[in-house]
Amino acid sequence: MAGLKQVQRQTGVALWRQIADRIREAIGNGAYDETGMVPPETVLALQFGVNRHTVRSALAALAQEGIVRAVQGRGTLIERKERLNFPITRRTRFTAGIGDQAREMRGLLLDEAQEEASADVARWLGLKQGEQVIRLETLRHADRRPVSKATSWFPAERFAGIGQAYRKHESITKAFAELGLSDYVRATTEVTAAHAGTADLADLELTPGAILLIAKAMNTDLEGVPVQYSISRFAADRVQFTIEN
Amino acid sequence: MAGLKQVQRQTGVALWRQIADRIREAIGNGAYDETGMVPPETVLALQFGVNRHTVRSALAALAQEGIVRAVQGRGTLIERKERLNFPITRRTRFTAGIGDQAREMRGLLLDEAQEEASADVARWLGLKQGEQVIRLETLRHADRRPVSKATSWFPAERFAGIGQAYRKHESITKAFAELGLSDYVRATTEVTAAHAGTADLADLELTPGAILLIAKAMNTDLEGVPVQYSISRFAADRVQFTIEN
DNA sequence: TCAAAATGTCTATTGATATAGACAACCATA
DNA sequence: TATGGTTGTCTATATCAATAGACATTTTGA
Repeated sequence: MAGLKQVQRQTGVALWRQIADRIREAIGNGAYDETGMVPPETVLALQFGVNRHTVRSALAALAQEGIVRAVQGRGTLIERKERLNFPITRRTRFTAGIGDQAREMRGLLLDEAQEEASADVARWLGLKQGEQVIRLETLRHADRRPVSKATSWFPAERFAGIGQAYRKHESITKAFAELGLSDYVRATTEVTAAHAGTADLADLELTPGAILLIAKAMNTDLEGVPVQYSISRFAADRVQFTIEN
Repeated sequence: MAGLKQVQRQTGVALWRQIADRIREAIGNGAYDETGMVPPETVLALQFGVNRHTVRSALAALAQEGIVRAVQGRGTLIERKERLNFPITRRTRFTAGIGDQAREMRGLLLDEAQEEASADVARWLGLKQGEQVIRLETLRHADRRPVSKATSWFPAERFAGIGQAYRKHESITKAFAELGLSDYVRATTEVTAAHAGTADLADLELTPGAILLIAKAMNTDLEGVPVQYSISRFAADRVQFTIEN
């Protein structure tokens, strides 16, 4: 785990961004926990094999994100350091799963629409293509930090009014309960990773080049009938998934 | 899903690289399956809101990766298009899991060492810190394309010689069998995502800025005794994980 | 055979990225 | 209070990234 010269030139990714990403990761891994500070700029410059100014650009970007704060004469202090654990099980629920790791959970409804099911959505929900579905765009916060953005589809007939219910309870589980579905289970989850698009970048307060963990999930009621299909995008440097078998 | 102007300026990531990443992703999602070709450079330039030369830089990078091939007068043909599905279940096995999606599977042993268990490794394997463990560095290919690189630890006493066994069978499952462990199960898996470091970049034949899906996994024997702890790094644009509950 | 459509090549210009060096300003502590 | 270690600011220079325009070359199909 030597971390020397882990940056490459002429790749289309600026050195300062590569270095910013590595430092952010190192902070998340607790590499600088003893001091609570990032190593001095001159040391980092030596480690990465770049000029001190390049390191300063990287640190400036991290300061912009609110992750570090530079204090003249002292050093660069670590302001924030977190990685939420998100368990994926048969009983996966966003609010309950994260809830005990954060003081305050919020769920914001960004958009709501009724539309015809695309081929993909229809397949996951066990509907015919073109049948009516309700789509919700939701943004979930933990302690005022955006954690994930999700697009969810529900069979329109069975879950009419789920948008209002979500806006009221800020939770899918509670919205389901209000509509008479007291329990449901996670059937399948597909996990991929990708770079964030502009819309997600803005809502999740990320910087370009940031990574998303993407979970495509399908929930069913206790009879195995699909009730929700969702595509959730998580800020990869803020969460990890745990799968217990 | 309009893909307009999904690139940003002055972010430390060159436009041509952002565009290359998006086109690679679109190819992986089957967006251009009808024609088997990428749209013309002028069309892409218009879509992304950049100059044609910038698009050409992006396509040149993809050609370098062997994903597309430009033919003067005709267009830019898609050469390769793949995303392996990797199921994560109680019976997760790399070779068997990927095996039916590729013709040829290889497992290369890059490095082998006996060492003292770190705090992290000891915790996962249920050992005391400092107890002897065997570490294997493996690189796995599907149809001659590198798919993942893994670091695995095993209790040294119980699995002496697992390196040799792996080199012979190119499979952890078969190596276990040779050492008298006929069956094992996946206990837990943790999934994260991060940018690739230089060593992984080289071995996985990735370009800098590329994303890794990282799975930290613990396997036990049928009595629940830990037999393996591994950290696998997958090229995110070549695989997806599926969790069936 | 010709024209349209596509990629290939060249020149020129502008702004972002990275290096280099020097020095100022500030903090902690001996 | 003096000193060493740290961040902040400035100037200068070279290379990479992106735009712009013009034209050549190749393929396809009318």
